[in-house]
Amino acid sequence: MAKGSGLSFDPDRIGLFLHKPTVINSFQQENNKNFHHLLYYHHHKLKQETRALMEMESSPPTTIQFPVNLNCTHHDQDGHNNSSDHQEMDFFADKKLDADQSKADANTINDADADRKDLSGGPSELGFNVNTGLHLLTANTSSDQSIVDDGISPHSDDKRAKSELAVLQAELERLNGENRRLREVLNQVTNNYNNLQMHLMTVMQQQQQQDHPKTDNTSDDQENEGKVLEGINTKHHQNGLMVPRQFMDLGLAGPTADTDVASLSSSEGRSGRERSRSPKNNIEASTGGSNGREDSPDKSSQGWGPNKVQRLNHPSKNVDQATEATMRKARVSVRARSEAPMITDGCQWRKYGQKMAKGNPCPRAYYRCTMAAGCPVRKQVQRCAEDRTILITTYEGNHNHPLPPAAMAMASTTSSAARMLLSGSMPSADGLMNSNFLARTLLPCSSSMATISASAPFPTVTLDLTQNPNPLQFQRPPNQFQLPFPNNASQNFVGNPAALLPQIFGQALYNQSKFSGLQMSQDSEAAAAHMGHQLPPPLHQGQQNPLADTVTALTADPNFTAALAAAITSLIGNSHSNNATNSNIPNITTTTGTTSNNNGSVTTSANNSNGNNKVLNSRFPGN
DNA sequence: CGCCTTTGACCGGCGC
DNA sequence: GCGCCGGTCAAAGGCG
Repeated sequence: MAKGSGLSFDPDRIGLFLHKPTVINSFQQENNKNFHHLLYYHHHKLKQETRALMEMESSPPTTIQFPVNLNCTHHDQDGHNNSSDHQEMDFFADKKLDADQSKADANTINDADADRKDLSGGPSELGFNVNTGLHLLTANTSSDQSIVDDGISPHSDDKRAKSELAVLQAELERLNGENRRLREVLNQVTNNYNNLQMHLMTVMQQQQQQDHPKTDNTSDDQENEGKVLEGINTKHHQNGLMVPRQFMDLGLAGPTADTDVASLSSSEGRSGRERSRSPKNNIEASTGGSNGREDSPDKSSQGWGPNKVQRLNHPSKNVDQATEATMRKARVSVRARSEAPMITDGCQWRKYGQKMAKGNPCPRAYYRCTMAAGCPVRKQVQRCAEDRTILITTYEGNHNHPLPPAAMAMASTTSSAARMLLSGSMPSADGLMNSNFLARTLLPCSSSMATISASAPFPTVTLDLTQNPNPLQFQRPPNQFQLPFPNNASQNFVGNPAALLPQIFGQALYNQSKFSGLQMSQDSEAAAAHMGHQLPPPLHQGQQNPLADTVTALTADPNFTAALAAAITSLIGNSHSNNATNSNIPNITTTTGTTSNNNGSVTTSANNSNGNNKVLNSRFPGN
């Protein structure tokens, strides 16, 4: 954590106040917001109820098996009672114990004696109690005891069991009917939820267009794409269900998606990345040694060399491999204004190279994650040629080791961004076009912040944190929107442009996921599951709206929001450093170290609020 | 001594 | 085929 100088933040605090799933924007009216929350609440409540009912329905029909098991018990009554049949009957455990105890007591007596005493009306209370189902039945509404004893009075107990069975079946039918009704309600609520979301996006876009008269092609594109959106929306209305968009390449679906998600998740599980790594790289990781030249033939599999593009385009590669390759070469570039030589993202980095890039007088530094041996994550740090106060940090890869909370935020940010990118930029020819389409259309509020580059050799998501995403949003009075932060720390964000970033990104990713097809839902679910957060269990086929569910869960994920917060923090830290006007942001300090980039040996707290301590950064290659 | 940065060399892809 | 370019390696040296 001490490694590196520059922007730093307190991820814990961020994680504390950014775990609400709310997706709100400044255009949203209070009523809409409340309705949104209401729908959200009922949506999940109905889901829970439906799920419970379905579990009752789909699970072993205990209410039906119940008398059957007891019949078995009856047949074994002569001392061969198999108690295992009762294990699922915890509901009647006490009674079962009573019956067993009675039987055990009865077994202590010779059965013939018991019957004889019973017939003779003798004082064998034990035998009488055991063999008399009436008493148990009157004492218990359940049928187990009656069936236990039906060996003595078979006719009455059979009838009783049948009546109980009929009652239970009727109850089951009633529950099924209720289940169906709940499903319908759930579908309706889900549709309303989705329609509201779509309508909200449309309104936002229209309002943005009103505020921004068309001046360039981008606006035209946005308008046209907005019409496309409306058309999509209409189609959804007609169908009554959310239909995944088909223009997106669905190549991510299937196990590959899981792989990617696993590698993308905040904890950066081993499976995803390591499966993409060659065995040699695995050996390298296990030995912890630095890879030498001998692994040059495999070098392309872990680096971000251009040869990976060729591999990707190789026709013999299946979708999984293509996805992995895409995943490897996907990059997330973060542009942030910083005087510091490197943004602090919580990871430990080791510089392994530096090159003078063409067209940029500032050298490009190459860093490798050193938090774990063999971690494939690398990043490039370079100052913008046009504005050298802008620091461009490009991440690639996914950590294959647990991350501290501080690193979790940025890793999740980049992973989420990469996921967002890959969900729409699979190897299909028009993937990047679609991504750009999405970047402008689906991110109407953040198109200036999140851009997807099609010209770059690798699919790259650029999070531009050097400018306000949409100044018009921030001109609105802060009381027009309610930030979802539950604690007082959120107050620090009120009126701060950066405060809307998580919502913007959340909204963007929400919409992105909506249009990226089913694989997004699977990915999100797996990702959230991998993050250790519980998602609602998947509903049965034919009645689910996985997109809305999983996206809601995704946006509700604390790690996800914390990841988004990392980007915000960079912006806040920068503004704090450069302008000294956001000093009300706690736990976000800008450090301008006097030492090397990332060993953290000496870090100076951000007392230089004007951020002009450029001398301290003299060691940065770009300076 | 271990970890880091520096830096020149090397490698592979790509365009001409 | 050649040169350019981006990316990487690894020896050398510095630092705590």
